[in-house]
Amino acid sequence: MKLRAVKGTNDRLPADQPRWHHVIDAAARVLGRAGVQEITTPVFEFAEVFERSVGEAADLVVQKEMYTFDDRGGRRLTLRPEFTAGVLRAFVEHGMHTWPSPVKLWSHGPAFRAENVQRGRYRQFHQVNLEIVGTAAPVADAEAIALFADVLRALGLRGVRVALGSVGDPDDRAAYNAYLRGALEPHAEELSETSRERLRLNPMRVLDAKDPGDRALVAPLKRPLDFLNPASRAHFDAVAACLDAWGVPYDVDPGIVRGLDYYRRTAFEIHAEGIGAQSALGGGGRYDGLVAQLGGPDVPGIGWAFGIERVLDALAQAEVALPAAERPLLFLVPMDDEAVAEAAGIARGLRAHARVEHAYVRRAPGKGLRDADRSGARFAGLLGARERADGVVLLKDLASGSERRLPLGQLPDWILAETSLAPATTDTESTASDAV
RNA sequence: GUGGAUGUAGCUCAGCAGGUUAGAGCACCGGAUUGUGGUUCCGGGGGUCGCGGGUUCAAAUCCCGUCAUCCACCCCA
Repeated sequence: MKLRAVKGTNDRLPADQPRWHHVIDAAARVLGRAGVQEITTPVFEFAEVFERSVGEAADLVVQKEMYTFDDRGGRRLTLRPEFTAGVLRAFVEHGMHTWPSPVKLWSHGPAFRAENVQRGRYRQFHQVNLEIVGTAAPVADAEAIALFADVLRALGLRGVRVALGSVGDPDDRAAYNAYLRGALEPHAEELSETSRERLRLNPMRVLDAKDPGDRALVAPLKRPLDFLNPASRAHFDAVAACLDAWGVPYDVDPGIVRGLDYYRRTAFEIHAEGIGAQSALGGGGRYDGLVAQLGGPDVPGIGWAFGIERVLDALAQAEVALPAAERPLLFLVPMDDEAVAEAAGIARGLRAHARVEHAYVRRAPGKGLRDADRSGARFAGLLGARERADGVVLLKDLASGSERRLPLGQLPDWILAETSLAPATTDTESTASDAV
């Protein structure tokens, strides 16, 4: 059998790395300046961590999509299908409720779901995640949403839509679910099988139905936002007021619902167009009560996550320019056997200041210059018998073709001068013209 | 789990009313060029035509099955 990557998993090749780092770096910068600290939790946890977080209504649909297995010690483990449960487990385990409140944590890394693959949906995918734990203040909700928008803007992504809604408090949800049952059960025969099942397990999710008949039945009905108690309503209004005041654009979506039980009040999603059926870049919401559900103190929290693959897809679709790979400043070419180790040694000595590469075998100047050219280097440094006799390197500017013989001892200063003139990370076109 | 499309070189694809030795472009290696790159020219390596079976004198080509990939349904934390 030919070896291949497992279905739904992907290699991230060298050419993919700059744009990937572009996303992580933007998140680190934007979130870091807001005082959000990075946390890294394990890729797998005891299955119970996720099972406890998920709730009853969702366990049927959700657990079958989790990668759960027994290890050799008989422990039942699950590859994380999301970040929140693991981060909150760490919050509890390390007593973070005693830290200055609120505790703001972000993470990034892979997550796993045993779903069928399509565009924007993979079995191993990657997320950037934010949690703000320890405050129920609506300003925290607004800040979380604003930070989400800020990260996307820092990436250069425009034209995404923030949809803001509220699923209310538990009693609001209970009231709304009862209302939906009352309204829809008389028409149960007309509903799709899926929606009938949802009506039984988690009625609000009938709002997510795609079946035209279901949608027609649901269209005239009230939305979760219409069922908020005064406190929930005030919370929602306060969040919206903050976003208005800060100039963060959003659309109110009264019909946003959640598949998981732990969400309270604020729920939001961000969608992008042109990236296929899986248009949600990410979403989040408030989860007061979840920390307690995981065995910790009863502290409130709010969080979000976005899918890195989907954001990159959206960036590509929007034709946003992304950083190119770093190119070498200098490529050293040994032109006789004696120069091979010499070139490698010189390169080592210069790497404190710049990216310097070299050929690993003796190269004729023609081949060596071709190697240098293909490496993307701005300069080639030829080393042969004549150079050795004079203690110099023959430096060639690959863009202009001009050459000079530079004493080896002056290479470090030359490197410093060059690196101060042009940053090491620029795209190909601009560097080619700058390099003259 | 369901449906559609697609599987030919590392990549993008042509070839497919069955017919000799399976092609192109790009990429890679070498030469023209034993001290000067990019351009150009010449040459080369690289293929179980996804896999299995069937039809046929003959299958990359037709038929059946199977696997994989993509897109969509489903599901969505």
